[in-house]
Amino acid sequence: MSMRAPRGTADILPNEVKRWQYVESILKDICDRFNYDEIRTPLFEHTEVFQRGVGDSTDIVQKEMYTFEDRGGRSLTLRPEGTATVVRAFVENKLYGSPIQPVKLFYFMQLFRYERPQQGRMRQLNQFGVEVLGSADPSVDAEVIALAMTCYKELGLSSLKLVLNSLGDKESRQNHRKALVEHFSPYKDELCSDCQKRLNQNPLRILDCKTDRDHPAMKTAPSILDYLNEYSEQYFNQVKAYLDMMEIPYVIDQNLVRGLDYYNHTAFEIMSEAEGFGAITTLAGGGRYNGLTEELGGPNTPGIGFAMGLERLLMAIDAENIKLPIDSSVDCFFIAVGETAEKQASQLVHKLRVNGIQVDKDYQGRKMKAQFKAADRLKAKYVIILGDNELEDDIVNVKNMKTGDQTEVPLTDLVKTMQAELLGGSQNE
RNA sequence: GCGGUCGUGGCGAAGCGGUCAACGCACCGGAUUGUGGCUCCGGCAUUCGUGGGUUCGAUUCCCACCGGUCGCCCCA
Repeated sequence: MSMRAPRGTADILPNEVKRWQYVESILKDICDRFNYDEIRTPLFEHTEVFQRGVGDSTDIVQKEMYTFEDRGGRSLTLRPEGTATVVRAFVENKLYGSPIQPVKLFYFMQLFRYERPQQGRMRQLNQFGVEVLGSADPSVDAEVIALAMTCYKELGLSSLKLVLNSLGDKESRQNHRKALVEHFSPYKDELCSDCQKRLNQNPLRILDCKTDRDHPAMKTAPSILDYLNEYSEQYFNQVKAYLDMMEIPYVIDQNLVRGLDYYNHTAFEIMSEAEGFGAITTLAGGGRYNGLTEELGGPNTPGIGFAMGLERLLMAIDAENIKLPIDSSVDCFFIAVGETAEKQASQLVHKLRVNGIQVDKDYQGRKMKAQFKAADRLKAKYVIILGDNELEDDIVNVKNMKTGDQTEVPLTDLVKTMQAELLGGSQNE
């Protein structure tokens, strides 16, 4: 096959789409209760938005962006990440001037990253995320985390781990950075090549390295938590206190460093602990990014958010064997036999449809038996039969597929009868 | 970007140099000329991922590429 979807992309077929729609409806409903409003931003941005917003030293910017030049010579990039585009929109549209503060936003986005695909990692991926701009109150941090956890909980997931850390403010980070460089410099030659680079660029990320995880210097490395200044420490304590009050369990991981440059203070990750989930266990990640608005040309506005991968969310639902309540049945299947009946069927089917009843029919002039099979396949609740016998008496036979009961219904009463049947049927179930 | 593994009909899966290919499921038709989920019979691969090569001959051997999958890096 030569015409294939590009590597790392996937078609989501109707059956699967039903699951997505269900999940999306739950997430939207939660956002509604938390009073977050949806924002939609362009699929691509000026490349600079991500270079400045996400950070030049990050893997995303260095090797994962789909960047292209348009016919006007502009460098554009398919968004690899949500926060930078949302913050750009926040600044550009001066939402910092909105009378309602903070600004609480959610989004569903398709993102693009040039990576080697594997399960739970696609080149085109879907994320649901949330951003709150305009408040530096620790209760907001806790609320955002609570929102994320609520999403998983209401979808029935339970094998989850919330990992929490604080990266501190600028001053704390600088002090910690200095300590890290001093600590690791003597061992530079023993560290992996990535970490040798990180030592200069972003020593914090050495802590997150899997290659050097067992190096003795790791254990004794200075923890950011020991370098938090008073404000940062208090802030972190308050976030934890709010989570405790909401009874949201978490574990502290001093080595949790998020991959993007813009994070400070609260950083968190939600992982799946379900058996057989695969190597990639991160379901969602987020944190605070005070200062990012300035980086993108706006006034200094505090912000915090998270994003969760929807592909991974669906995977986790499967891994925990959760059956989503998806109704794939059709209410009625109309069976017509004979030319006259088939012609009249189209008319009756349309009449039922415009009166709010879900109906499907055969389109291939098949025999009654085959039409019944089709009705079964569609899990039809009722079959409506119109043939020569019925035509003579101006009636139709309505068969309840579950009970097998069949009754004659005058054509003039069909809509009314079906409305009554279907209403009654749903009440019983 | 690196490494392992795999690529046969709509799906699952045999064949592993020599009649262009078992079997199962699904689907279509018939037995049963107006009633489904059972049974029986029949039908259903003119590119065996793509392109080269070896050979008298390749789905079967070799190479490259493409793709899936698992892992590494990193992340959602």
